[in-house]
Amino acid sequence: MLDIKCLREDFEILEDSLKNRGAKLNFSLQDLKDLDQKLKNLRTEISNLRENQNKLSKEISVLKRDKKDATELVEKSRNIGDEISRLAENERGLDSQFKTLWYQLPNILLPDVPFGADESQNVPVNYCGEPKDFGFEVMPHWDLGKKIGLLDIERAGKVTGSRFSFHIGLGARLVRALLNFMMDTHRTDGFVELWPPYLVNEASMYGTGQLPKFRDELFKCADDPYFLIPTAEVPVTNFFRDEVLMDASLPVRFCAYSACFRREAGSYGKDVRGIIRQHQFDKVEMVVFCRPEESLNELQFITEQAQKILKKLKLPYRVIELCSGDLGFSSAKTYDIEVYMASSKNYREISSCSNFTDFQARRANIRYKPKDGKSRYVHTLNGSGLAIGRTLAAIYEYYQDDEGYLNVPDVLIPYVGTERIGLTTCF
RNA sequence: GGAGAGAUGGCCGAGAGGUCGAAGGCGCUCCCCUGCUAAGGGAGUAAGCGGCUAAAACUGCUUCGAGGGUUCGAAUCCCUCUCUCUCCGCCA
Repeated sequence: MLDIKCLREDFEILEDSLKNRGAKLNFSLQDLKDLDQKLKNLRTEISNLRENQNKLSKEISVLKRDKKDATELVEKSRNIGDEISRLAENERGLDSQFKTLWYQLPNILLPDVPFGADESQNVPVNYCGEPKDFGFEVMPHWDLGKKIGLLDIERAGKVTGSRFSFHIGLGARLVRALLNFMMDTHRTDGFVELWPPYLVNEASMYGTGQLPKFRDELFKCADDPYFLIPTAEVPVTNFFRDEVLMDASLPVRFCAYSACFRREAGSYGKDVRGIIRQHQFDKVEMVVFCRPEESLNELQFITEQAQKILKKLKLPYRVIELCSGDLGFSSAKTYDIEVYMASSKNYREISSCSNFTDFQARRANIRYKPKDGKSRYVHTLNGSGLAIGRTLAAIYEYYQDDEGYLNVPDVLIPYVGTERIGLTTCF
């Protein structure tokens, strides 16, 4: 949610930001501004009437106490009450109208976000690691995984449905290794570990902006008012919902592993093979709460932190800055990190690090109290650190050798307990 | 799932239709007193939105878990919901 001041005082900035995003609205900003003014006038009117009524009430109470007749004043107050009810009903209608529109506005872009229409105009800002030359045909991860018995997508299809998977034996061990390796890395660098609930209520989904816009993407419980989380961002950001944080505690940096659940509605043709796009996947997420003046640096920090994982795993990757037209709804600025996939020789998103400025904080009502002065909204940021399934897929492809074995990245060997994986289980 | 209790300011806790935004305490801030030990005295201390200001001061409205209702008037009465706690049952 945006600051209402954007509409009242920084109208041009808001207009520009929407234009650069290529946001298509089914209403005009000017109408929204007029609506706001109308509401404001109405509220002033109501507040004046209430003032009169409150005064009358006091007079009535004095009269009653003195055992004097108050019927005339009571009658007057009743009339004002009726008038207020009428106006208040009107106000409720306009207010819900306004809110419906207001919640549809995406966050204001930070000024340095590159202009562009869509993802084709995203800007690569950093390439790291030269993809090696294999000298043989690299197997896609799903082929290798199946061949050496680490991955079973068919049976997951039987047990659940499409876009699910089993990891078996050392495959399962690798998942656990990645999870622990990532969490250990972040913890060592000062992030506080959080182990969150995977089901959250509707208020939390509104708090981080999944609702109302992305309802189609969420799994909902049939008999309980809960949703499966699409990312740990939701429970972790909502950890501080409706709270005022102490200045001294900022910045707060959390890391959390969670399973993530997404319906992936409308992506039927995409990534049907392998484990790149699943309804359930594992992810380690970083979430930061900071003072407004810190958020630019924090975005750099978590982007570096995510890259650190890939560097340690010695996987080639690139960092791209999302252009104005490709930026997510709540984000003011986003870096995506894309890992090199050796079989298809392209880069796939493995992390997305965003600065939400005060957009989520306003929605989720998360504030802090500066040393002196009134409480303000914090800035929130988050970034994957990293998507475990996609990291695993990248490893399957980048670490296979010409004998069809999978080599374990050095940093994972202590976690996996072996250096090289061939066919070890067979069901 | 069954039975009961509760939800009030940063925290504890009174309040039971009318000068209640809310006693008292703790905590915190400022001031005073005293050199002798974690003391004493005084003052202040919620948030949101609006008006007026250069900015304050000032001022209006709203807020006592959420929503609705009764009433001239609701923290107080009624209804619905949510959450918390205790006991029983079930259970990883």
